[in-house]
Order: sequence, then C-alpha cells, then structure tokens
Amino acid sequence: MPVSQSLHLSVDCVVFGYDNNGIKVLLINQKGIPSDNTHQPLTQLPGDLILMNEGLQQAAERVLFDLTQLRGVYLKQFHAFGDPNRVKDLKDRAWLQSVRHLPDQRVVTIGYYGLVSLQDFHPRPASFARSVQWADLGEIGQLAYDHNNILDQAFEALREQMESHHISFELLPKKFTLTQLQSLYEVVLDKKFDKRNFRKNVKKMTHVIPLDEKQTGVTHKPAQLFSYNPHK
Amino acid sequence: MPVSQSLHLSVDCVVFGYDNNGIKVLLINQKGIPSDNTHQPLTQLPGDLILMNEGLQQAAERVLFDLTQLRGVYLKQFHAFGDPNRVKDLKDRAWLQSVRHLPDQRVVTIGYYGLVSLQDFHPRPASFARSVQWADLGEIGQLAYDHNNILDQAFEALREQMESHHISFELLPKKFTLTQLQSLYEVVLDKKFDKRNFRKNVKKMTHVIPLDEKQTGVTHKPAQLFSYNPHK
DNA sequence: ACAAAAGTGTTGGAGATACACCCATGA
DNA sequence: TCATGGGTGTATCTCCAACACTTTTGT
Repeated sequence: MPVSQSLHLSVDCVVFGYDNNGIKVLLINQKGIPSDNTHQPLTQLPGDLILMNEGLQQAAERVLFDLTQLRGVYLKQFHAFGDPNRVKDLKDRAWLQSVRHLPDQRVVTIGYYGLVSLQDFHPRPASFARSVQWADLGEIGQLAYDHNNILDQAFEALREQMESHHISFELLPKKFTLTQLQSLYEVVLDKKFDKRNFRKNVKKMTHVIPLDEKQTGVTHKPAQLFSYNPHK
Repeated sequence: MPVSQSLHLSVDCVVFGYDNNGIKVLLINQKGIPSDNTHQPLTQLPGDLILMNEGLQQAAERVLFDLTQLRGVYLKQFHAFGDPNRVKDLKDRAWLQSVRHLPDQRVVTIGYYGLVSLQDFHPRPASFARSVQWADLGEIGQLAYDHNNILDQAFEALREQMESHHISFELLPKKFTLTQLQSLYEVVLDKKFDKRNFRKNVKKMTHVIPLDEKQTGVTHKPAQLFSYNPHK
C-alpha cells in the first residue's frame, strides 16, 4: 500500500502589513541559481519545510524568522494545501532542484496568516531569500507554486475574522488610535464606517482599553491611545 | 538539516450526526490485536494515513469510506494538528505497532468535519474498525491519540459556522422540515429560538427552497419539506 | 489665527423579539 | 374526537445608520 512514507510538510506565512495607505503582503524573492541561467528567480510567500521536532505554530514562526528576520508576529493557522501537484509546475522545477534533496517529492503545506503594523516590523532577507518586499495587495504578479491561491485564501480568512468580530487582537498593533483601528477595518473590509458609530461600537468591546497616553509629534489634536486585553 | 523526510500525514474525520434527540459523533473501535493481551482496544475518530497520489479532501472521503462505508458525506477541512508528540502516548503504542510500518514516526493530521442526518447514513465497520458507533456528544470517554481535542475543535468550528450564518448547506440533510432545521440550530448552538421568528429568517434565505412535497407517515399535520440550492 | 484631525449626541427607521391561536392528519 | 406538531401576524422595543459642529494641538 503506497502510504505517505515520503512526503514533505511545509508552512507558508502570509503576513499582511498595514499602514494608512492600505494593505500589503510580505513576499520574498528567491536567490538566483549561479550555474543555471534558465532559472527565473520567482517571488513567493515566506515558507519552508518543517523540522522533525517542532510544532506547526513553532515552525511557522521559525520559518518566518529564518527568511525575513521578523519576530513576534502573531500567526494564525487557516488552511492546509495538499494538491498532489501543487509544486510540480514547470516554473518551479529549477528552483526546487537547487534547494531540495528530493525536488520531486510531494509537499503539503500549512498556511498561516498574520497582520502587523508596517511601522513596527522591518523585515530583512536571510537564508534563501535574496530580498524581501512589502507588495501591494492589488499588484501581485505570478508567485511560485500555488502561492497566489494561498494568498487569496489567507486574505479571505482575515476578512472573515474581522466581519464576524471574532477579532484576534493579537493581529493588531499594540497601541493604536481609534482612527487607525477604523481605517484598518475599512481597508480590510473595503467599506466605509461612520466615525461616531464606529466609536460607539468599540466602546462596547470590553477588551479594548483606553490608555493614559496620547499621540505625540502630530500637528493636530493628539488622539488617545488604546490597547487590548486578550484575556477578556 | 533534519527536515521532514519521514513524516506521516493523515486525515481524521469528525462526522456529527443529528436527529431529534441531539448531536452524536461517529467513532470507531479499533480491532483487538490477536497476539497481544496488553492492548486495550481504543475508540477513535475515523482517520488514517493519506495515499501518495490523492488530494486531502479526497483522502478524507476515502478514509471515511474505508472505515465506515459512508459515502457522500460533505467534509470540510478545519484544522491541522501537528504536535510532535501527538501519537506518542503510551496508551496508543501497542496499536500503532500493530498497524504501522514505522509506529514511532511523527504523524501530522488534517481534521475534517461533517454533519449528516442520522436517518440517512448508516455506517458499517470495515478495514481496521472492529465496530462503529454514534456516540452521544455529552458522553465521550477517552479517545486514542489527541482525538478528544480534535473533536472539541471540530464542534467549535461547526458552531462558529452556524453562528456566523455562513452555513454550508452541504452539511444539512437534503430534505428537511423547518422544525428539523430549527432544532438543529438549537442543539448545536444550545439556544432556543422562537418558531415564528425563525421561519421569517429562513424565508429570507434565497438558497432555502420549498419543495412540492410533504412529510408522510406522521401522526399530525404533515410539514412541508425544504431543500437548499448551494448555487445561490 | 489657521490647518488638521480628535472627539462628541440625537433622531428616525429597520429589524429583532415577544407572544397565542387555528389547522391538518392519523389513531 | 382527540392528540400532535404545523403553520401563521402584529405590536413593541432595541439597535443601527445618518448626520455637523466644537476642541485641541502645532505651526
């Protein structure tokens, strides 16, 4: 019986970055392969094989760090992708042959997504990432493997989480103004909200707590900062 | 680098069964091991290793069929479980040694859940299942591996799906009365609904369509049957 | 004093909730 | 004819959406 004796398992991280100009995604560019000029280095999500003794969540965090040096991003599992041919595409062959011992092996991957404030997280490439970029969600070209699909489903998951108001506040910046929170909602859900109504709703959420602290360095009335208490 | 060269991947199916008396779960009892009287056959969710050339969804459907002979159950992926020690518990060792070539190997599993009407689906044990049972959700003892945990999370996923009204109607019986639908909601969400209000809401759902058909064989006014159109 | 974003209440309407009686069937 | 669940409408209330001006700070 041909069971899953030899199957690779990976994690892929879809890290959304947020500032006042919209939503971006963290992508890495593969290193070129020195002795191969047929290889077009592709862009992909940060992801790699898991190690034998680490948990899945742990693997996602490690892989994200290994490739982009980001730490402390809250990652949430959203889906496993296991099409037997998901890494068999021609465009991906040269690269896989250069980085894997068994490049033809089937790879099942577990997708994680996260959301960070662009001001707080500054990725730097490492390992097999030649470079790292925050790419605009609207302007993503072809990615390696089935990563366009993974990205779409990750964004869908993020959106659903916000819509259902089951917000993991782990996904949000630690300190924020209500205007920032509102425009995050607006850009993710692609909807406008009324400022006063939005604030009324936030005040009902007992896990959103006002701090004794104000914005500084702004050229207008400084806003109150808020934080969240995940244990509520 | 110790990568995931040798790692097993499985699927586990959490099939909830519904009739007017509440929610049940489909469990299988492991066969005894002839030459081993230290082995206590355990109860577990239907699940097994995936094959090399099948997709994950396909694997879930096949495994469910192999063990319980059920076909046509709509299964939805909800989470991957990958704790490195999830199959290392003492209680599971004897069994794994009897069924696996590499019993000590790490196993990552993808969880699927489904919901069926108890009247329409009659499982029969096959493969390594000695017997099959619909167990009452409130009365589940210790299961093999981390299956108690998987079960809890599956029920949580089902509940969330119903709460958010993103109901996959694939999960519901093909033909149903509004009272049946209501009491399904009630038993899953553990809440009572008002009959008239519930019906008003259902009438707004354009994918719930009334049939020209009535209940038969009941000792009271026969109810109209409804179905759903998933393409709406 | 001006620019720029922060902050704040009220009202009308839609949608949710509460509630009780007649109907069709099989025994 | 009786027992059983099926099926229906209305009044109230709650919650959500719409809406505009004053406040605080830096320059």
